[in-house]
Amino acid sequence: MALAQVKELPRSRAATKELRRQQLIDSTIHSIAKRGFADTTLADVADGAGLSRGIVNFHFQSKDQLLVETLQFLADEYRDNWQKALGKAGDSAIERLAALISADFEAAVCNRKKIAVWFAFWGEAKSRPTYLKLCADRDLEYEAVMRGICAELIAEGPYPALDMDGLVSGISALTDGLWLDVLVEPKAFDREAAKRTVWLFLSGLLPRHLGPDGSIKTRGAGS
Amino acid sequence: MALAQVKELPRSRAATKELRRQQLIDSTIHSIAKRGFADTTLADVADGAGLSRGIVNFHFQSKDQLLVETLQFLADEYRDNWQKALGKAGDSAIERLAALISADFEAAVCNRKKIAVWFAFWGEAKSRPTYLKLCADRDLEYEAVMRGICAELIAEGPYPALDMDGLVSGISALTDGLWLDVLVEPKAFDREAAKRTVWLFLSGLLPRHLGPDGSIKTRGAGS
Amino acid sequence: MALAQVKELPRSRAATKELRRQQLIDSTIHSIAKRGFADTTLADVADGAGLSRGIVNFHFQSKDQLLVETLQFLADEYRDNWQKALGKAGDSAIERLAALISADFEAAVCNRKKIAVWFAFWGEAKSRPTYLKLCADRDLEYEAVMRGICAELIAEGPYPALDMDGLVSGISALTDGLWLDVLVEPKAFDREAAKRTVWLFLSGLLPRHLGPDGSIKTRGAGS
Amino acid sequence: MALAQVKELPRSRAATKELRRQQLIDSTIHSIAKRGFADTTLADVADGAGLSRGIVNFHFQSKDQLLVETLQFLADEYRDNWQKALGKAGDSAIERLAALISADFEAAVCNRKKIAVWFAFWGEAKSRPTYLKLCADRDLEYEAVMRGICAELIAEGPYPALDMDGLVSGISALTDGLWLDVLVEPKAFDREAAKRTVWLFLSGLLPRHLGPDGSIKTRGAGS
DNA sequence: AATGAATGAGCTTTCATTCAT
DNA sequence: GATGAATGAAAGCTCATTCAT
Repeated sequence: MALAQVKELPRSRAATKELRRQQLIDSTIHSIAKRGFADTTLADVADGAGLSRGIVNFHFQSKDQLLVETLQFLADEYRDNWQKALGKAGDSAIERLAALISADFEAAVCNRKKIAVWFAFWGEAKSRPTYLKLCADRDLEYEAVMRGICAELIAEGPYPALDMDGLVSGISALTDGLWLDVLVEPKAFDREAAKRTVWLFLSGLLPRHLGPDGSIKTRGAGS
Repeated sequence: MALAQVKELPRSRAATKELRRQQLIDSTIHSIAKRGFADTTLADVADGAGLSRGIVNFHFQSKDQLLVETLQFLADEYRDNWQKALGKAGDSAIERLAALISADFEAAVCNRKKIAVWFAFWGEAKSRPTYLKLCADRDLEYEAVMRGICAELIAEGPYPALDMDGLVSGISALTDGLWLDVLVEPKAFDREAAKRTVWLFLSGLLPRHLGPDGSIKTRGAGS
Repeated sequence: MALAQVKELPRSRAATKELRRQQLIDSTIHSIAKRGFADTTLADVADGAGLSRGIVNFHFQSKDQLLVETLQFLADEYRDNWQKALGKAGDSAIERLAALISADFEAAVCNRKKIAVWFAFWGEAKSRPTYLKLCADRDLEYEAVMRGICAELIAEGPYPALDMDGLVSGISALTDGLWLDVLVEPKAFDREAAKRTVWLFLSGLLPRHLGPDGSIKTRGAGS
Repeated sequence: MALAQVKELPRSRAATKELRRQQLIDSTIHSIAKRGFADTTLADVADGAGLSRGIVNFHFQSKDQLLVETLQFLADEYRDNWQKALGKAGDSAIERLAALISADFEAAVCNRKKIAVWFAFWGEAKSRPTYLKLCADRDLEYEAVMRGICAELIAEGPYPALDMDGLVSGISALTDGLWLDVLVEPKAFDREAAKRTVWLFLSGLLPRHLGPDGSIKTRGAGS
């Protein structure tokens, strides 16, 4: 009831405009996940949002612009998710790593709908420079933070022989690759098993920080 | 002149037909890589093959059918590639693993054009059951072989604590995830570095078979 | 300050309304000249007037109505222009003729912007009876006056063989035809040369009133 | 019956293509005359030609292109008409002038439908450089020929005081201006009267060649 | 077997018009 | 009075598909 009331509350024009844009972006994500990128029409998006046909061009000028802003929204949401997880994490490098990896498999970003849309954009990326840029930026920011964490871990270990670049790109690859399973084998996919797989591979490389079961070793215990 | 004659040689109808179909599939892959899945039209495909407009419907009945057969071709080519590598590999499990992983990064299958097309199909997969089935089958066959190899490795190690499912899905995820880099960061991508990354992660889990530098340990040494 | 005050002065509702309507008609003329009739949208008109989108329908009910009133304004302005010229002219027929012809080439009505709009309406006239009526009325009124003047000139000459209808329609045709040059060859067009051309053609028909150089012969000289 | 048979005759593909293009241009002229430039849609054009909706984009790529080629056709037809008339005319300058002027009022080019289309294009000319160019070129070619004729007439007269530029631009203006009457006052317009009007104005300037009734004076008679 | 003109459904986009604020 | 978000009809255009040649 309170919710319904909010809906009826008079809002400022600016607020309404932003609301409409978000409605349309949500509807776009929904449609791409349901129908695919190639089969998503503006009519689908408008219908999905319960609005009229001309609405998208009114708020986004063109279909292209809507798609770009949808990808931007997705990238922002992804970044916000891991940044928030990082904010809540403990100070140690291994705890921050755990937070980052865990964030990638949270239901908010790691669900079949969202991942279907990510792959849709990756699929179009090569032929659309704008998408490519947005996707590359997403990765860059993530990997910069990951690189800092890995540098700390290597120093702490110490793991003098461990190649940091390989470590960083391998972690990213593992999560991205496991995301594909959400898409292709949705029934078999298990969020916890996926996280365990990442920990398994990391435990071999960071034995001073992780047990083979993914357990985090407290610092002093190593001596 | 001999060449020209070959061109003019009357071939069997079936052979010509198969030739045309392959021409069109090649042109489809080329176009998807260049223009993206959504922007690939039958006119593009026909033009790319230097053939007339109506040709695709003539040989494949519909655009959908062309796309399905293109994906099928890609999956066959991928399978043939790793199977051939397996055939040439030594008998030991670790050598067969090395062959499989190496195959995934061979230029024949791991190049920006082909990978762009794979992602294009993955992007559409969720909304098209036929694509999903083909993609899932590709993975199933690969992972069945991989599972056999990993079982051997675990027994050989022995690595009694090593989770085989995690190992198998992690290996697949690593290669798929590294493929994304070919698409998104083509300049930074380095085939050899990618392979080393996989070996790095495996060396932590299979210390009896692999050195941290990716070197394969000979069997006798273990005793 | 006085000016600013005038701007801020509360005017009567009717005055404001009339002001807005004129602003919109001016903007319409401006847009038709710039973009053409077919490409002039109400958004263009509103933007050009610095007003909001819905404003035209508010003041004119429909786009059609705005266009009709714009044409009406143009016709009124044209008529006012030659009538004012006539008012200032001497009493003799030849002086009134000179005033009329001169009026047609005054900068107020004979400039590329206004003429572009006239031709735009003439171009649509056949298919829109309302425009046709307004255009025909403009000509009728002008030609009625012209007919009176020509009758006097023929009597004065006297030029018993001169066909009055041909004379009148020829004069109109000459000015309209020369207007087309403003549109099509704006660089070559020369207001004074155009007027001389009209006089040149008239001098052949009205030798008792005009020298071949366009000079007006005083009355007494004829006797 | 013979006609029907012709229709059924197998023609070459190239011929069919040209036929279709002409059909569509004819239908475009018809529609602009009937509905006006602004209200002519591709659906109207296709329907008018009894063909399907997509046909115009197939043969002309875009609506713009169709309109440009329609104007081009009109300009070509106009030029062909006066050139053919010139070809049939006698050798003397006055006969060639008579042929040119007569051509401008022939039913083939001087009818309400065609003239409505000319004015439609003139109306859009200012805002579309391509139209402007085509219209200017039409005039240029015509006036170049007219200039040659007038030079001869002036020399023959001789009319040493006669301004050739004024004469040429005046003749063009007279015919263009009289065309407007076809549009605005179709009932009152009389092809013969219009021609007489041009002759009337010319007779005053070329007394050695023309009688006031438009009669051409034979050469010898001048002496 | 192959061509390419033709079709027509469906797309994105534009825009006159409406109306709550 | 005036605004501008929203509507929805209609436009131009694309393109898979058909089919006579």
